[in-house]
Amino acid sequence: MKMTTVGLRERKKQKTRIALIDAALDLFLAEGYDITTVDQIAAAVDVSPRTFFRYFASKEEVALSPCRDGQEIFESELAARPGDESPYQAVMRAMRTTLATVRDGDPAEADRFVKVRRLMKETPSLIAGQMCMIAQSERRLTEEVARRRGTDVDDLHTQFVVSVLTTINRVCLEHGPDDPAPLLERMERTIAIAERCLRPGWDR
Amino acid sequence: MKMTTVGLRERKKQKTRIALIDAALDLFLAEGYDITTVDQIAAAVDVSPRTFFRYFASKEEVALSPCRDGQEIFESELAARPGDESPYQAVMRAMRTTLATVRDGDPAEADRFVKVRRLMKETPSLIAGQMCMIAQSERRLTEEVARRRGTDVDDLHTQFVVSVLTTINRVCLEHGPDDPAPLLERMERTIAIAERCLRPGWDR
DNA sequence: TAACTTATGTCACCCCATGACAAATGACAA
DNA sequence: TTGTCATTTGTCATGGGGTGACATAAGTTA
Repeated sequence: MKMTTVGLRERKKQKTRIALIDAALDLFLAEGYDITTVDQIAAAVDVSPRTFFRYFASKEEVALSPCRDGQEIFESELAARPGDESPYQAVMRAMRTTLATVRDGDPAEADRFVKVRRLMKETPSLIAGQMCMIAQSERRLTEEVARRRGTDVDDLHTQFVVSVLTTINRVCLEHGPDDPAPLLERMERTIAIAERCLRPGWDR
Repeated sequence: MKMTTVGLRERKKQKTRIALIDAALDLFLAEGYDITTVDQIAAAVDVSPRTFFRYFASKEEVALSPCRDGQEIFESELAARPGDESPYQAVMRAMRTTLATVRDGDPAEADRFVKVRRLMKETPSLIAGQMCMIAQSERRLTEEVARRRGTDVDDLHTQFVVSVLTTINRVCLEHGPDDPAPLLERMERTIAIAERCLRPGWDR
């Protein structure tokens, strides 16, 4: 008869993980991403540098980890959208609920989200990693869209649709405000523009 | 009364630069990008490792340098487009002439172009850098498009247009063939799809 | 040829990242 | 509680990427 299932061990791991992320984010924002060393981050959490790399594969990963979380939320939201929605509808609605989730969920989590956005704006060296994440997510999105459109992932039109969808999200996120609420507003405005530019049924 | 202007010094520099690029590309393709070390590249050209970093800021930069060249061609082609063309027209035509330039220009240069494309397809660690380049170019493209549309660079519609234009190019280049000629064909097919999806005047 | 400028090599150094091994710590059953 | 086991952690050693400093070699110019 297992209760919470999570033992002390697992809880400790989660705690150091969060501690590493928070320490890293604060150091990055205070001192600058490039200058801050992994040793400093580890020291701030009172952990050996080697341990840091057992939690995160790279310095970049710890910085972008809240991003990754948001992306996972988005992807599960997208998978939960009914199958009769068009790719465009499904993606936009999933995006809306994702931002709303961040806005209304754990404040600490939302705080990290905002911090990462602030950090990325002032750190060109992180753009590469961010773009890489987007590219990966785009590959997964392609499968989802191909399913909804009933084509192969190699279909040129499907690839175009995916790229445009990613683009809409990117226009929002890239230069938008940091806080979830105004970000959601920008999202609506971007969607309005997209719908003025695209022919009805373009994504079918 | 200056003649060729380029002295022995400058010629030598160009030669080692090219030699480094070619040696790097061949090593990367033969052994793999991640495994190949800068020391190996430098040794292949009979140059000190320190000198390598005087030519290229990073191992990534030497790999992507032909890409960068192509992008510069594109940007000068774009700047040369008449001002009365819409952003979409200007970008697509600049893209066409760029690919044609690569196809019809120096075979050695085209060869490097093809090699880089082959390399990128099998090297995930290079995607980040490539995406970063695209992001940078997108920022410059934004200024050009803002000029043509007569808006500020912060204009949301302008940002949307830029993203869609970048997207069209990316759909082409990302999963397309390596050789310039078939790539040009894929470009035309992508353009056709884009025009079926977008409302006339969407980029104005 | 001499003086100057610039590229190169050598050296030292820091940071990121990883494998190996031993020590510490939580999990679990007797 | 105690002993055993599994997992996490720290320490150590190693290698590659990347940079500053300085002396030397090589091209440039008078």
